Amino acid sequence: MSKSRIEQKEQTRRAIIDAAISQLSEEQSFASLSLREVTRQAGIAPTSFYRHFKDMEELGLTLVDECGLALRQIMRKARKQFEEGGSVIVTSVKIFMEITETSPNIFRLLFHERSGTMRSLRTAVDREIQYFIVELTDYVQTVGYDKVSAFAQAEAMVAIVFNAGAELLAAKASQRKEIEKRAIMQLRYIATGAYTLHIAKSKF
Amino acid sequence: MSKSRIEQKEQTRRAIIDAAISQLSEEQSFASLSLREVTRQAGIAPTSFYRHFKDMEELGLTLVDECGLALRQIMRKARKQFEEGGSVIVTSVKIFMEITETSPNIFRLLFHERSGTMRSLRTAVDREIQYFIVELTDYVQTVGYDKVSAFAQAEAMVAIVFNAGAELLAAKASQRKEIEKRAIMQLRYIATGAYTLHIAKSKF
DNA sequence: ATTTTCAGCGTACACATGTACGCACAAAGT
DNA sequence: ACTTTGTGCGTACATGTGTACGCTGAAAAT
Repeated sequence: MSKSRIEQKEQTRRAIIDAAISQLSEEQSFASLSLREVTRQAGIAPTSFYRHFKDMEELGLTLVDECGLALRQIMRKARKQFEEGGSVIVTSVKIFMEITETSPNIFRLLFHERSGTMRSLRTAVDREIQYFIVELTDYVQTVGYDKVSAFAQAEAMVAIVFNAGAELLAAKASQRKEIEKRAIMQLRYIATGAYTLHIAKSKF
Repeated sequence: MSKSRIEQKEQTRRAIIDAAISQLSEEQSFASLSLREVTRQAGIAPTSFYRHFKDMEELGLTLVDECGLALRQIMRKARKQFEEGGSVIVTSVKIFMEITETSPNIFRLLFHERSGTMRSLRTAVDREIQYFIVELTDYVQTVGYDKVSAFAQAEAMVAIVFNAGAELLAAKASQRKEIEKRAIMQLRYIATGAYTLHIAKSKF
């Protein structure tokens, strides 16, 4: 039952990653984590950190990747759900709510580092967000909108959802339902607004 | 031409504040500023800092207040402008663009610390943003919407505008016009969407 | 069986940070 | 003229940081 070397290495790598994620909180962004504290919690010596990552920045990128991956998997689930007849808006929002409740730190990382101090992290987070926007843009285009309009809608919707997510992180349980309803309302505004303007435009 | 004591004190207080603001940048949020660096740039000894602020947190709150004030003054200007017949949406967006170009650090502070690590700063920033939302909500209500709907519209619009502002901070000059146009488009979606749904609802 | 590889450790160093303490000295108050 | 007040300074310290360096011991390769 002994560990092979690569198994062992992967294990402490995970320990580092998990330690870092677990140290994220309302009052601690990734940028404010210290190598020493992370390794302390991971149960290794500070200098051992370098056996796995070049520096904290590389760890950060790994975390963003990981969170992005988790998020995308969840969105895939959402897509299945509304391909079976659910409302795009309602299911998307509900899924998002689920994340912020289940594993807030995944979302926190994205939200904090989007406006964080490390450029590489910002662009990495941005890439993850763009992924959603592009995907949503494609979907909207298939419904008959031109590219520019579709992108504007998609971007606006993602902004709304992220805004709601941020509110959720700070909100008490009693406010959750209200935030969710409002977000849905706001997305509907965008959808029907785009539709109305689209119709009006094609009259000429 | 000598300085009275209170004049002198106010002057170095300003030096501290200005130093802090000037040190904000893409890669330096307020939370990552150090007392020593601020005082260094302000031209005083580190320990003299305490003659003016209890700690960095108090400085931060002062900065947020100051930025909020500046922002509100600008918005007053915007209101005058559209009371004389301009479109609410277009003028608001244009004014906002103006800030992010003229003094990006004002906006940066709000944007960074909204998701920053110091609770007191977050709530202070939130209060400033709420100020806009409430004001916009009032306006929308006067046009005939109920409170809930008005608030949803206002919040969505502010989210859109802030999102655009954030994009602007990172964008090149060539992209500015495009971002501005898109933001206006998105706000129109919300406005006409809310209108359409409002009409539809009152048919019954 | 011998050698190579390499994750992890301990020590050590240079550096930056916040801040406690007491002094100086000019303005304000008496 | 004398005292009080308070801004600003210099020194000093404890603490936390990233990381360079060399060693150990076990797994992997030979």
